[in-house]
Amino acid sequence: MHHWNLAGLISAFCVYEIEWLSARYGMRRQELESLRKLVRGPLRIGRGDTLYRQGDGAGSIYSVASGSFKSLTTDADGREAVADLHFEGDFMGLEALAEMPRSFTAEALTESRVFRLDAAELRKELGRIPGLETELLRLMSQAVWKSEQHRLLLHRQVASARLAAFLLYLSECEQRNGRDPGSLHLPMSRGDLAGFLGLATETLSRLLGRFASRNLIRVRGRRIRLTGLQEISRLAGKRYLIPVLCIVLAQPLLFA
Amino acid sequence: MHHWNLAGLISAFCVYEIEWLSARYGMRRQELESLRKLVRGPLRIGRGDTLYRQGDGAGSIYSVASGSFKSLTTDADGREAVADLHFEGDFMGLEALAEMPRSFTAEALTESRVFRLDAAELRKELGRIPGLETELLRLMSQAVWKSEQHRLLLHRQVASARLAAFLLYLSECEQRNGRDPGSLHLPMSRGDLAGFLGLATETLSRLLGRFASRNLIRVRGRRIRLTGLQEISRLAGKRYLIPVLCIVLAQPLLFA
DNA sequence: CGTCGAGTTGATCCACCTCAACGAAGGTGG
DNA sequence: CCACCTTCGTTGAGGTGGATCAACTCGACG
Repeated sequence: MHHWNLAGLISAFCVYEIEWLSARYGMRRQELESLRKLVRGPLRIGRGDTLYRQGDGAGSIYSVASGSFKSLTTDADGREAVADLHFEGDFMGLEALAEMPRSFTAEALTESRVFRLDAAELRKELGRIPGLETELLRLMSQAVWKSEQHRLLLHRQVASARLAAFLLYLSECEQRNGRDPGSLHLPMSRGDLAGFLGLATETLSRLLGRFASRNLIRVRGRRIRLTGLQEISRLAGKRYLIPVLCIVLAQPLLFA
Repeated sequence: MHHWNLAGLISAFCVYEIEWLSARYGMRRQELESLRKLVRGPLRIGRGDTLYRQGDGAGSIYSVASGSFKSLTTDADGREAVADLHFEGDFMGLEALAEMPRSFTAEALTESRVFRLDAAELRKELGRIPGLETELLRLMSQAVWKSEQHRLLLHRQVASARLAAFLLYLSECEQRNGRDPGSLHLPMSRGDLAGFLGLATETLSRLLGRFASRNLIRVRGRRIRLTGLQEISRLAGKRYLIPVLCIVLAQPLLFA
């Protein structure tokens, strides 16, 4: 069948004509039209703004057009736990498809733009657009897998391996987008990153310092230059999890 | 809309007539018939047997009719990590719906029976049976949420809280099935349970001992009697995660 | 200038892992 | 029947990774 990816297709609507996409992906123009009609946005979301909150009734799913988000839960004592990070091309809030309330709060880490798709409308199109259903199920399967891998990373790997894996993950994302894979920009605070990696901020900070003193990285604020990729890979372990995840899951955007 | 649950319905086919189910749930007889035709089994699975293995091509999803399973991944050094446990009414292998290879290996912890549903056939029925699609999406959303909650439990809670939460979870399951909520039978070895709780077996063993010496539980092999439910709840924390999960997710089986 | 949040660094402590030995239960073959 | 093995579970001793508490720096911003 035609194998396309939804996030890429959505962004492509902003750039390409239906005509061109139709020819390129062998989809009917009408299918593309009705899909495009579902897409709202891109909407601008300010840094620190929440897209939705845990427990909200859910009506839409979102695709990150640019920027970055975290999804988090708040536990009994009010501390927040970062469940996931979302970058360009990632979907958020898929539980809306199942008419479930939001499981997490989604907050923008940086100035961002998102596409919004109304869940009810999307469900109506499921049967009409071939491959759409599979694509959505694929996205949800990935979410499960990603979550599991995240858990395994957090609890089988020591702190340095977690950081190394994360750096490699970011590096691969840069490479995928045609930028310098050795030059990273962390879109989030130390606190958020530590939360995602399941560490205390102090531990993360120390770790960055130790990496720097071993000449694996050079740190200036949120800008990180990778200078010991070889060694970082070794630290992350042969099967460093997040990068694998990145390779397997992240199909390049249509126009990347 | 008609709100039914797939696992319950599948088991109900063994017990009730289409006629009765149709009247009870307001579904068309034809829909029920075609749904029933999808169901293979129950198939007997022996203790220790694997239903499928990580990386396998996936063609079916499974629903646990009786018994219990674990899903696990094997990491580079060959150690296995228990990703999830599955009891009566749980689905396994949902990634098959997305035509993805198996993310995990599923192994029976006890003598079990499962229903098998062919993914391709099921997908064909998606558009025809109202609510089926939503139900499957719901199951996948739950899987994501469950996995996140599991991760949070493992990271933010100390060992005793994890064990307490798990005991309460089992207790609620017993209650839900109309049995004595104070009398539990662990279907898995200490090693498997420790893996699921993210602990070393020794730690789990010590913890059980400590619980017993504080008269919270009484242990005889895999049989556990809860004698300090109050205190166990306190240990698990106000928002003990897994039980919440149980309450929210587990709709009683149709004929329970 | 003072204030505030983000980030770093230092000192301390403990929950849990690891290694190791041992006991109990069940299966197998002589 | 006993001797042997394996698997499962318990218990002890010791080491450590990273959390926690606390102080301090730095830049941004009013």
